[in-house]
Amino acid sequence: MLYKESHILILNNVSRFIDLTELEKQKYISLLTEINIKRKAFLMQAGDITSYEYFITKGCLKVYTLDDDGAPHISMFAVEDYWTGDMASFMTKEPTRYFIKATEDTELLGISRANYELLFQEIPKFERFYRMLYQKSLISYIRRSNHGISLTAEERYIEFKTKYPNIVNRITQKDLAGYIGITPEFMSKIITKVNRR
Amino acid sequence: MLYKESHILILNNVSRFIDLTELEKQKYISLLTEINIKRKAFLMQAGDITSYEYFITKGCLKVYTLDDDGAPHISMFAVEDYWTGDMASFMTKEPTRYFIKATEDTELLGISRANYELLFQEIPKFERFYRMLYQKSLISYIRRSNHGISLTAEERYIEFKTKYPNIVNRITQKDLAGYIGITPEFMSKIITKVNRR
DNA sequence: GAAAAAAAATGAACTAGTTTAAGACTTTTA
DNA sequence: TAAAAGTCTTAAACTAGTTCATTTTTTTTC
Repeated sequence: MLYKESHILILNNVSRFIDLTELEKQKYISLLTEINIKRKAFLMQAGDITSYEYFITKGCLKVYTLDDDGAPHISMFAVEDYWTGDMASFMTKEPTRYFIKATEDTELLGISRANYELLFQEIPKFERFYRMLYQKSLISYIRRSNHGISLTAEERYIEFKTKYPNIVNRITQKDLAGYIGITPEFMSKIITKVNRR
Repeated sequence: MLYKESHILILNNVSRFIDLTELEKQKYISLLTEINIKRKAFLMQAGDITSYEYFITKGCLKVYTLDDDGAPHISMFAVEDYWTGDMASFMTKEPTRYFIKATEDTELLGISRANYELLFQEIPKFERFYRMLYQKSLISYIRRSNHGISLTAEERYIEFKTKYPNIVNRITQKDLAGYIGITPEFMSKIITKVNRR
């Protein structure tokens, strides 16, 4: 069977951890929903109860919260081949605190809560897939939350630039500041300083 | 069958997410190793390749790294009913960067890498257990790493105290400073200030 | 392609948190 | 139970990062 590009991308992602038969692949794809959103559109906003988890096949999103002063704190940028969403709201059906906004026209594959549960029944191997996916994410979150606290803003900037060279030039300096955890003004100073070297 | 207290604790922990038959319970317990360490002893040190993941049945541990200046950064305190270890080293067999040190005499149940793999073969339900355990941890790490960056040290202290009242009086102020991400001196100032209110 | 809106740069005054140093208090060890 | 080691407190000088205000540059929109 011939698959669309977006389906090939997600099947490759899944095949990092589990092997699927042709039939299972087709079943899996039948449980996914295609979603397209325009630049500046929201995939979710604080207060929403999200019913989907998403896989990005094209484009770029920023995931952020607003603090009490209304300042944005960006928790991740997500591009092609990334998973995103608000797992807390997805699992508990409580309203999310997150905004997820497209910074480019974006194409996604979504799995609904109902289909997510169905998936485990129909293809139990997916318990293993998600176990390994979450394990891997957890490792990088632990590393990040531990690392972040011990570095200066300049070091965090250099690290981000080195680790995600493909993302750094797709986002604004202001959003990067929101991710690094500093003001746009200070971000500007750091970039000027680092580039002068 | 009659179980030890420590086994009851871990079986209760597991039963949050999956139901085990009597036979499965016994099989599971047979895959665990009992470990006891004294206060100030290390469960692991940077450079070790860890072959176990741990569940704490009694006592208290601190998990930390040392930065380039030799200053400790504490990533978690773990007490009874908590899981701990270095999953990155456990999975990849690379040397850990973590120190895990007992702050009280501590009793643990460990699962070795070999038995962890065996567990999934023998009782596939455990894929689901770990999927849900990691999912839950991931939710709280994401929340923490997002939240931490937007609060002042004083706010982070108050939050910790409110969220973990049972841990706060089992650890030193210095270690708490290492967790909050500030110097012990500044921690002292904050505590004086907060208590004066 | 002009006007409007948003992002980036720059600088001066400010603040949260660090550093260093020294003394008081507590806990551990022999 | 005395000595040693570690923890906590206080204070003064310092620095990384913020805030506010203004100008320049880039991007978006119609």
